[in-house]
Amino acid sequence: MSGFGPGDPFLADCPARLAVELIADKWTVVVLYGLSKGPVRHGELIGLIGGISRKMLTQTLRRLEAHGLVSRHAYAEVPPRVEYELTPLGATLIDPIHMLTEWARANGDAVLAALDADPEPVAPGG
Amino acid sequence: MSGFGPGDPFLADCPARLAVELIADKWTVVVLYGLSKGPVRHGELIGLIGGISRKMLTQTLRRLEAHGLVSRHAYAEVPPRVEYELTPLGATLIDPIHMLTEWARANGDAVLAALDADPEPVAPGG
DNA sequence: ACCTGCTGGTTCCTGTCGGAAACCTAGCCT
DNA sequence: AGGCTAGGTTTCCGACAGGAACCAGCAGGT
Repeated sequence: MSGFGPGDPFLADCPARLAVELIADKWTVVVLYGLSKGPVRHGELIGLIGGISRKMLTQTLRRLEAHGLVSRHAYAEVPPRVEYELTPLGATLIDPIHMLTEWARANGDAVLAALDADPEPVAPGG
Repeated sequence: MSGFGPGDPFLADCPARLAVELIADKWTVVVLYGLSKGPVRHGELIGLIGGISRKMLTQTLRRLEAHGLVSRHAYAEVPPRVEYELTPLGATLIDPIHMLTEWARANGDAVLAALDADPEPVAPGG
């Protein structure tokens, strides 16, 4: 009940920890999920995801691209068209993300209820 | 291939999106994982998790507590002892998180390799 | 009696990041 | 010629994360 192995996501020098930090981002999970059903255009994602700015979407997509999870296809048309698609590596993340979203769907109300019952301020140093 | 239902984690007003944003935090997943094997003390988590500050740990735990995922037990001893434990609701998150960490363990090297092959700068608006 | 230390938590200060909106490119349509 | 479209970048600013110091409360050493 007390041992964590060397592959556990602790002690920042293990690869698992890096990958956890990869997806532990405000928008990454949602963007990845948005790409889970096939190639999507930049503007489509903007409309699909509520509240993300173009800057953050571009930044998130670039990071995912650099990490090999997303591929970018720019067509030399006018007006410009750019499609983003999951790579095979990125597609392997869909299952975990689906579990997450399924959990969210199943337990979102319980979380909301707990928040409602416990409306204490959160930030200590703010 | 193009339809997202009303329960999908988009359009910020759905509960799934809120829950996704709950765990889409730099430390939340790691802290939750650290609690997955039973009650843990504050100081233990500090040592276990590399790089987290006391402030962020406290803040993360408070937020998880407010959301009903973690319970806090303070013992009136000297020196003080405080243990954190997953609630039943919080325990339901362990499975998705384990899938995430398993993915990380399996694909961390591939991500690192992609980063190495694609060392372009990421931040567009610095 | 005084000082130190253990442990959890909080406050101050600062650097960085996220978000909104404006600007840019480049070709078609009016 | 000027506006529209669509992706992307830049600027500016507020909020937040992080580090380190400080606080509380009592036990134990000297």
